[in-house]
Amino acid sequence: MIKIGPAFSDCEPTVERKTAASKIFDTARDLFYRRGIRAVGVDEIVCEAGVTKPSLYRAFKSKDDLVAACLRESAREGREMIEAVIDAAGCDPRDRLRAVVAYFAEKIGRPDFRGCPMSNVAVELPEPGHPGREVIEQCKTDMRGRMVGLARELRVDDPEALADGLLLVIEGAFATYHIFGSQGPSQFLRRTCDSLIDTHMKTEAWSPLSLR
Amino acid sequence: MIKIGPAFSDCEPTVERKTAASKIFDTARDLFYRRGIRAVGVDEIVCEAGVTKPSLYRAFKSKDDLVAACLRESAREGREMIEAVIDAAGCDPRDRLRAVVAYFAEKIGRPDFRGCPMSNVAVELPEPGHPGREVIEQCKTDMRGRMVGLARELRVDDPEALADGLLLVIEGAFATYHIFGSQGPSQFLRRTCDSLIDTHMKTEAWSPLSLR
DNA sequence: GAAATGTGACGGATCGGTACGTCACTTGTT
DNA sequence: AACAAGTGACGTACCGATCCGTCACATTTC
Repeated sequence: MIKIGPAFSDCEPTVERKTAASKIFDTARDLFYRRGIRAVGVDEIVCEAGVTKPSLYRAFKSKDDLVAACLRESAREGREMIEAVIDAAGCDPRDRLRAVVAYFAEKIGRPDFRGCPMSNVAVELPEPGHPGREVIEQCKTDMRGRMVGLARELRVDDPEALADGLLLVIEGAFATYHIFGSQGPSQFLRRTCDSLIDTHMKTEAWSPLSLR
Repeated sequence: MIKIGPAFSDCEPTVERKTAASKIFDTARDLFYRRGIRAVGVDEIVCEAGVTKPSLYRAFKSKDDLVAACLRESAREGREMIEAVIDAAGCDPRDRLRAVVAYFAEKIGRPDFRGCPMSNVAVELPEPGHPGREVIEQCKTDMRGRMVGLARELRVDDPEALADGLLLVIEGAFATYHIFGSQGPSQFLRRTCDSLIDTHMKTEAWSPLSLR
């Protein structure tokens, strides 16, 4: 609508110069995340984006296709953030693992947090054929592999058990957020992960104490 | 339709004598759990139940009301099961905690498992006003309180941290099931909880190792 | 003038929800 | 005993609204 940008320049204005497709994409991503896939209709998306429906269907084959595109972007963004966090954590494997956990803990504390965009949709779309599901499964599988890799660096006895254990706690923090908010069980995310890591590091052989 | 029951008796047949309301209720509970709230319409429910829509609206004020009723029943059932499991586990606090975890692990392994009926809906219905949400919040709050109570019996240093930590792992097992199935990280549910319990039991004061 | 976008209308399907008629059975009255 | 009125459960048919998706055509933008 209103153009904001360099008034005395012939180059394109930097603001409000987004293509209809990208406006739709950004708006959809926000609405899908905040309210869920099924709760948001295409009419609401185009209305909120300030564009029209044909523009949506010129850029995306269908609503499901738009959903999949949004999930792909969330996955890419998440992967990128995680890698940056790991890189910034230095070389110590324990620090790297703890940095990942701390990153998720920080995310959960943000005011606009509404759970994991992947896990949420996985609950909402159980149908195996949905184009969004493979994006989710790929993303989570990658994440799991990454965690196992980090756990291996730690040279613990059972890296898979540690990685999956940490994943359980992290996903649990996402899930309990929906009911208790960030001050519920999620507040123990870091402490619980630390405890798990330390236990695995101290365990030479698998503790027979825990086996009946 | 076909009455099955005592052929030479004037008393009412014992089978196929369910009221329309209860057929709707049972069908709705199953469909809602398997496919999600928003994915299931009232038409499908009454069709599957072999009844008609007015029968639904004579028994329930609205679809949301039916949803809340289904959730209430799931909550009641869950509470009952947990109490039975705890009772059957004897008096040792550690055994009681582990029995609860084992119960959830067993549930996750069942072929008809599709996540926690409460947590699933919590993701799907973020709107605060929905009549189903307070059922969910109450159920989860009760569960949390119960876990804290069990942790207190253990006389560990920080029962809330242990209880919430276990809840994180349990909810994480529910959540990861949606993506990885029962052979994913969920398979480490029991071992991870055992590790957590043992750590808390061995810790006299809170381990300074885990604090930066 | 070519590409991107908007306009307005429309399609069939499905959504949650309801007005109204039907039927079996019980109750009250004579 | 007979019949009318009432009761409760149920179904038929329909409502307006919204869903996702499409169309031909006008307008803007570069």
